[in-house]
Amino acid sequence: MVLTLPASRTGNGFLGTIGIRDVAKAAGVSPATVSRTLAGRAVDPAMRAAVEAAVRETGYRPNLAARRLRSRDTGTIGLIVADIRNPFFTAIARAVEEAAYARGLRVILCNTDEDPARETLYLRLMEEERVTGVILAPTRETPAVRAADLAVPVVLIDRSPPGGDHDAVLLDNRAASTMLVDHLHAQGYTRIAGLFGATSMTGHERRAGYLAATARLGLAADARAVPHGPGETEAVVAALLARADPPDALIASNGVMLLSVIRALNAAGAGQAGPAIAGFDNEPWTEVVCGGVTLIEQPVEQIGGEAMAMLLDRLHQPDASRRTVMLGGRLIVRGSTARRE
Amino acid sequence: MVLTLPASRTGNGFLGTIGIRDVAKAAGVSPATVSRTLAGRAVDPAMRAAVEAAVRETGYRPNLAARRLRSRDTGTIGLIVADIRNPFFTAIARAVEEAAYARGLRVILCNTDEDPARETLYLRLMEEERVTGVILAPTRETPAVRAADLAVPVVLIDRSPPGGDHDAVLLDNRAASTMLVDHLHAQGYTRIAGLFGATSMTGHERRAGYLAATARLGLAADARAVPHGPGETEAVVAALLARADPPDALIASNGVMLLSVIRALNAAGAGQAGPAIAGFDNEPWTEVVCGGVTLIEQPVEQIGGEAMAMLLDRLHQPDASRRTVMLGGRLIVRGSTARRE
DNA sequence: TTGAAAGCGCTAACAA
DNA sequence: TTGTTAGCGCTTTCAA
Repeated sequence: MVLTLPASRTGNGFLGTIGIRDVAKAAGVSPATVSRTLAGRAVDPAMRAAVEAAVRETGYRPNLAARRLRSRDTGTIGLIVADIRNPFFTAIARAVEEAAYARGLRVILCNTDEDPARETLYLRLMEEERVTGVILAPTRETPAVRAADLAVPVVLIDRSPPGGDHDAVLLDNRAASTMLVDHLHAQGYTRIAGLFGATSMTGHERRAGYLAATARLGLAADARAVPHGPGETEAVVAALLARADPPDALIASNGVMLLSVIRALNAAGAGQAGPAIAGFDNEPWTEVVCGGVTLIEQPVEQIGGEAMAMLLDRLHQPDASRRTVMLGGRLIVRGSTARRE
Repeated sequence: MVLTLPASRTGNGFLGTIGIRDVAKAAGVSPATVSRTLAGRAVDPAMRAAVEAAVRETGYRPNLAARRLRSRDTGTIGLIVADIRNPFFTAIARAVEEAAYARGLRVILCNTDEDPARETLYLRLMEEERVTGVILAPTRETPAVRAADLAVPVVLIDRSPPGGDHDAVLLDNRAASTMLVDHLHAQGYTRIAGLFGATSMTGHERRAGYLAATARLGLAADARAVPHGPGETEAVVAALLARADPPDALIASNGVMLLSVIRALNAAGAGQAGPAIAGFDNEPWTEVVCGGVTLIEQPVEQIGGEAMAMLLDRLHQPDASRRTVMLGGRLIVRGSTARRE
């Protein structure tokens, strides 16, 4: 096939951009047929072959903006996470992208860095992008925009404001805390203290599970609310160690806090004799410190997959009642909570 | 202002979508004036106020696809990383997004998971998105597409294929390795072994720096090429420890490998008496293991910022000769390489 | 099944 | 400065 590109063209952009009209001309068919071929719809085999050859020879790249504008379908979902440097959210991002990819959807990833203003900004942006739906891990603070007020369907993950009416996929935080307390108790620990995020719903629920479990077991509870910020966790740990009757076990309610707890214990010189440690989020490094840290692993793949499924359900049934899916965590027992003599 | 939305409209999408024409009508101006107002161009203050009020009352959201199609400017750059779960790339992503944000640009983040096929796919997608430019951390294997063949400007980061003609921002890998070897030698270590990625350019260069430094110091070199894959690093560490004259110091050539080395040493029961450890990438956990791991911190912010700046330079001067910027790493000394008695 | 024609929502060119 | 008009590149009618 001989390809002759016009030296100058009207009606299809400036020189150098190849459009669907050029492909059509090269293949000797109409633009509509090229479009149908690319969309995988029924086209005469001979024509299809000609179009495919022309696409190859021209190096044609469809303009997605034009396609989206006309077809009114972006084939894109938005994923807004609170902290991209937190490995939990990175893992979520990968899981969501995988699930989207399997359905032929693309993902726009946004990072709010726990800033409600950026959350509002990105939700707005998602509307302007006309995304099919949004999966949102809200910031710790109550978001400025109610998800239900948006023009696009939203599924919340990880955190869910109380009393809200939305689709959400959450860890069963109470049950997870309970597992940790029960495990520590079974290992012979009795003075179990807990550090929980002061501002997030997740922190509240993990704390509630801790309080319920310690009460049921007749243990003294010491639940500390830790504000977000550098050095806060370390200060709380120092205060706990300074107690007249210091704890023999510590629970940290997320991966970031867990690392801070360990840093604080190191700084305090608490070695083998220091308290047992348990936490959340199975990050790779947790295997190599303190003889391995006992923790709750979140089912990240499932959370991503389930959130995607819920989003698609919502698209098909906009008026179905909203629902919350709770997934269970997995207790991974390692050396940090070994029985002591 | 009284807002009357037409019960049905022609020429501006289906019922329920608010377009620029609706806003214009509500404000009593032309669509062009609305457009100019939103773009921040010169508009009569009274009209501007009317438009802003109309935007607020209608809940208008500009359609970005339409805007991009018409203006031929997506205001978007693509960032393609090799492994989103690697904290180095997460940090890069955040730095790039920050730099883009400061310039009013958006970022599309793509993750190839070290798969050259996905890299090709995403580069193609970036062309179809008509992004302004791409920042690419190539996969370990030689990529299927030469960056120079693409329709969009590309800046490489972290890794750069040999002999290629492209813009790139790289760590001075040879110098970084040299710093580690010199430091270990100064601390009294003499049998320094190194583990280097077998397939990436980065691994090769860090290895070259290691070999040059050990040769200069008159030390015996033992550089192992470690294939990518689970358990590979652990196997190499085991082999090193089984040497007749086992190394007294180990260098791991990236953050992921560093963690594997530590895991392997733990498994081998090498405690205080085990080899000194040094590595790359200042991840948060490195502070709390082995008394703190001595390592080279990469200037992540700078890499992101410099890559963005190069991209914009390239846009303004498409024909300027391509250049490579090398940034220096910072040696952070911690307990893992303390002098031993 | 194919082609001609219309138009997605917006901005840029032009004229006033 | 403002409004009118045209058209970005594509898909989707509609008629053949």
